[in-house]
Amino acid sequence: VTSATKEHLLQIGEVADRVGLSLRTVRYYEEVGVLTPPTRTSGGFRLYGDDHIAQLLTIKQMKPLDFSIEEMRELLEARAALETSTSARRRAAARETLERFAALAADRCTDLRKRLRSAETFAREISKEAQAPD
Amino acid sequence: VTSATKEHLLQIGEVADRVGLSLRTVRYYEEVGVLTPPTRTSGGFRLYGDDHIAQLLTIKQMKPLDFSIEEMRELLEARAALETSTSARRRAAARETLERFAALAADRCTDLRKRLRSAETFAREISKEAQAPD
DNA sequence: TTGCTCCTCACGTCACGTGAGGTGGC
DNA sequence: TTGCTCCTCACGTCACGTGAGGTGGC
Repeated sequence: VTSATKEHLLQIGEVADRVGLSLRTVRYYEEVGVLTPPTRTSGGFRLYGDDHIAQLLTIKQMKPLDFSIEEMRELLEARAALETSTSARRRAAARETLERFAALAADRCTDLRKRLRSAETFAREISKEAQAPD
Repeated sequence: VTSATKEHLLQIGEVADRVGLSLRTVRYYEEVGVLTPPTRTSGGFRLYGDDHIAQLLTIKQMKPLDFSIEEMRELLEARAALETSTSARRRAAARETLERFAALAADRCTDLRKRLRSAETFAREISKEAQAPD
């Protein structure tokens, strides 16, 4: 899928370290189809390239927004389509998907802000309660 | 455990409605011991009082902070001890627990702020990408 | 050959969701 | 008696964690 230019390939341990995920998590993302399968050594060791790292970083960015695996897959697919597809129709569709996700992300931000306010209130309440004389 | 003054008791459906949780979730909280078991009708229907509602509201407040069930149980226990126990030692211990949770809650707030910033960045990036001409 | 890294099952976990099949109570 | 609400299993789900037992590659 990628260019044949020799890029330095990484084993799963290096990759996991670099993006801050567990080995299991990296394998899981491949298993559910959100991370494109890496090449393998003849012995079966996974070898990842720069595009895999990029995918994983995107996934990691989406996690704090509570996006599901299915949603991550959709976004990564749209992004890949924008990078590689030459069909105008496909590119337009991909753009639309990205727009949809931008809106969704904005909604999640609103949710997070609400959560934060509620959390701050809770923290204050508990602190007061601990210090109340009674 | 509570006073014998006649309080208007509620069935689980009313309770779930009022606090915004599912029936299953309310039963689950009882099952894992974070919600004190309600009284029952002779036919087995659960009847909840005001203290149950208060507990559930506290639980609901803790959820956006990603507290585990175990942590919720601990905080509710400390809070109950502060309300009912007359032992000075127990009250002091309960206060300490609450202090600990106040600090924990503050940490979670910091995490949420970080998440929010990361989320905002992501939303901006996606929006830009969708509009980029290329 | 010794380590260290990797491999694939496969079962466990947390916080519930979702029926199935059956009863209570106004 | 009819509905509507409730009951208890019990299996499913999502995103992984956690061994078990076995091999690759410098």
